[in-house]
Amino acid sequence: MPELPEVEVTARNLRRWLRGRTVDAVEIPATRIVRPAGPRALVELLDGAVVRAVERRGKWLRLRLSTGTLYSHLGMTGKWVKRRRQDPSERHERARLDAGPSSVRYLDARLFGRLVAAHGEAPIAEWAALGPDPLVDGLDPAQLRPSLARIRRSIKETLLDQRLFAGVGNIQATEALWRARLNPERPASSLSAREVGALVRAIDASINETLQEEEGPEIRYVEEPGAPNPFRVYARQGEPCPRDGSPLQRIVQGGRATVFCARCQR
DNA sequence: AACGGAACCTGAAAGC
DNA sequence: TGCTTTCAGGTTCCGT
Repeated sequence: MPELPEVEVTARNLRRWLRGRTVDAVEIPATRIVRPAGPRALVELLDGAVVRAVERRGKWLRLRLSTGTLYSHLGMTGKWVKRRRQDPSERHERARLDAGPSSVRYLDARLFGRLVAAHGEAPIAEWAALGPDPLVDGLDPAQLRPSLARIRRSIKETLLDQRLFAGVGNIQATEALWRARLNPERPASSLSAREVGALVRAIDASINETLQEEEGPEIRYVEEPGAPNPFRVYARQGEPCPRDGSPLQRIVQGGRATVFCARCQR
């Protein structure tokens, strides 16, 4: 269940595994994640392609190939992993690219991810619609404040808007609000300039700390059985707030869980 | 335009 | 034990 940090780690891994290499074998079964529908366009794009660059914006990956462009979104359960060429396909394997010594596999149990074949220079609509990315562009509080001022919904729900905070998801939103000491139910429009500044710094800090924790060849998402929870408050309802010790609350906003400290988040 | 809610999927854990 | 419910870090679409 990847957000910006997990997708960034994936981009770094794909760069190491594939950049400068030629894809010499491709396996893509027909699933709903493939666009355009049917594996033909994707196989045609990838077979024999040289991987020139791997980029990330928000939760999207973009592989620039000698033949065109591959976009990848990991949805809730997608991950790219490296195997040996002789290793058998594994459970939920939805794509396989062999290049040099590497056999890179895309695994995705719930099929919420996307693999999109594109040609030409124009980015796909989903990529074009993304707002500023905290790592690629940096977030600008001065630019953000007037946008937030027009939004009546809660700041927590607003943080999930990819047109405003590309790459922020439910965990980073939860963590950033705790770091910034902001109550998740506050209307986005109610944040002062000072608070928007604190929020932006908190988003950057949380993303960077998560990146440090998760850097490595294979990420274990926190919802997987037995995976550690590296976060301060996410999924820690009932535990003491790391700052003031009062029990962390769990509420639901827009159908998504938020964990926060009712005492120190104002 | 903006918002809330359902839909799209699978699998693990918790509840009965 | 086994069946049912709940929940999960994603986006999109539809109705109001």
